[in-house]
Amino acid sequence: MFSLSEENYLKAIFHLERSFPTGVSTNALAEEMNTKASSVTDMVKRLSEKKLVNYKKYQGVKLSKLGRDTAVEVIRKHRLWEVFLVEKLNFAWDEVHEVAEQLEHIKSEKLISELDKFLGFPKKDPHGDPIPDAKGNMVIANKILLSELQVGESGICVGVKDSSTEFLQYLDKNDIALGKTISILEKESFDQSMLIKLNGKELKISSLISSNLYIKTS
Amino acid sequence: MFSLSEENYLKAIFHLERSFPTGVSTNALAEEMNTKASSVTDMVKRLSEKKLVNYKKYQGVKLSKLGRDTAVEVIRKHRLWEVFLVEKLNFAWDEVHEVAEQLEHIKSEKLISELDKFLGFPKKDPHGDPIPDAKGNMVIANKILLSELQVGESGICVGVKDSSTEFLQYLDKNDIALGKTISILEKESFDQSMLIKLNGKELKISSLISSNLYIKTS
DNA sequence: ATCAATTTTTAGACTAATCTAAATTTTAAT
DNA sequence: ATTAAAATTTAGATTAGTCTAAAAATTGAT
Ligand SMILES: [Mn+2]
Ligand SMILES: [Mn+2]
Ligand SMILES: [Mn+2]
Ligand SMILES: [Mn+2]
Repeated sequence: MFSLSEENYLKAIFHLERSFPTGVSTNALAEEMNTKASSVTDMVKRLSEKKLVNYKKYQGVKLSKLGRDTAVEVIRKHRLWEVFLVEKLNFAWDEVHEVAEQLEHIKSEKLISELDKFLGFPKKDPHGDPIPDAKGNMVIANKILLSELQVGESGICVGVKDSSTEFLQYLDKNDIALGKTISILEKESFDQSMLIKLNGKELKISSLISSNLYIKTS
Repeated sequence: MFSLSEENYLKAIFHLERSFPTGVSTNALAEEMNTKASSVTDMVKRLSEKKLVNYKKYQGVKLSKLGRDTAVEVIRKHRLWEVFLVEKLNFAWDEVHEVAEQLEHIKSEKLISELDKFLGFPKKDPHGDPIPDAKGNMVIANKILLSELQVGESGICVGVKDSSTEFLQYLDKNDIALGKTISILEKESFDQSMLIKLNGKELKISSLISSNLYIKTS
């Protein structure tokens, strides 16, 4: 159907549309794709020819219905494979992304529907991100960043915003994991660092940490 | 490491080397790869530059140690994925090849070693072909073609030479499966067709069938 | 040994995806 | 409203992998 490169661009545009609701800029897309603006312009033209995006010169790019559906399907595959790697093949949550980047491009309807069934139709990937179902619907969880909580409040850790190896390994090292309860004991107004309670212990975390952890408040 | 195309060429050369021990011809490779002889010449030059094959103009091509090791690794991945698809994802043995052609190119050592473990270190793929281990060693089974059996002899079906959907579905339709015992009741010398006993019933098969079924004699 | 058929290689062209450098358009500050 | 900076697009080149058509080498039949 579509090439690996095309699928990766669609995914990137999909993710950037949250921050660029009026149209994803060429530079933002170049940054996300680790490529040059001129390459983006070329590709965006091709995507436009294929009716995957709406594009007008100098005005940024938006996904069409077809483009969005395709992006969501790729994201579905990515996240299902991540679950498979963690649940069945003993991968840690910081090891799955690179492999899933490859597996997400395998073309086979039966493969993905059977994988979904095999995994028990999971709703979340190992990083807490929602997995679209076969129709492309996904649950948007009501989660907020830990950094938005006030002193005295608490909630359950349900996802990560940054899913880089470095961040995930930091969380592992400090026994922060999805499903755990975190309470805010103190908040330093100068640098937004926090003292939290976790696993019965107190832990000091910087704002870089608290602004990349999703919490569900009860 | 190597591109998808390069890996596919290496695999094709590996398989053709049985029939062309003195060097795989350009035309044979073109036929196997469904491409043109001129494209093969181009690619073979590139493979040669990368030390994957030994090539001299007009003299055919042979795998180097590196080329052979790479080919075997791709074959290992292909066959492990086929087992996964059949054993875990409810694929029929005639449905796996196309998907395995894609999956065999995923790059991740951990993925394949964990998959191997997850599947219980299988020795054979769903078509009876041997699966190389992590070091590239594979068991060469002592199997012969059904067509080589004489009247009165019998053996167990252990593999297929042709693993096309068409042939595999013919076998399914006639309840011929790996592990079953087949005895030769009659052999027609004119067209080499056979009357065999299978599942307690008699069945007439053409030489096209008997020359594509591997048998292990006891 | 010659020569025609077959096989293989070369030459030149094409596409997808990328790059650098230059040109153009937009933006936002004065 | 000008104009400098920033963003974007265009022009031209490159690489992998493919193709067609033509040239060259090999093979095999007489
Ligand atoms: Mn991921
Ligand atoms: Mn990808
Ligand atoms: Mn196969
Ligand atoms: Mn392949």
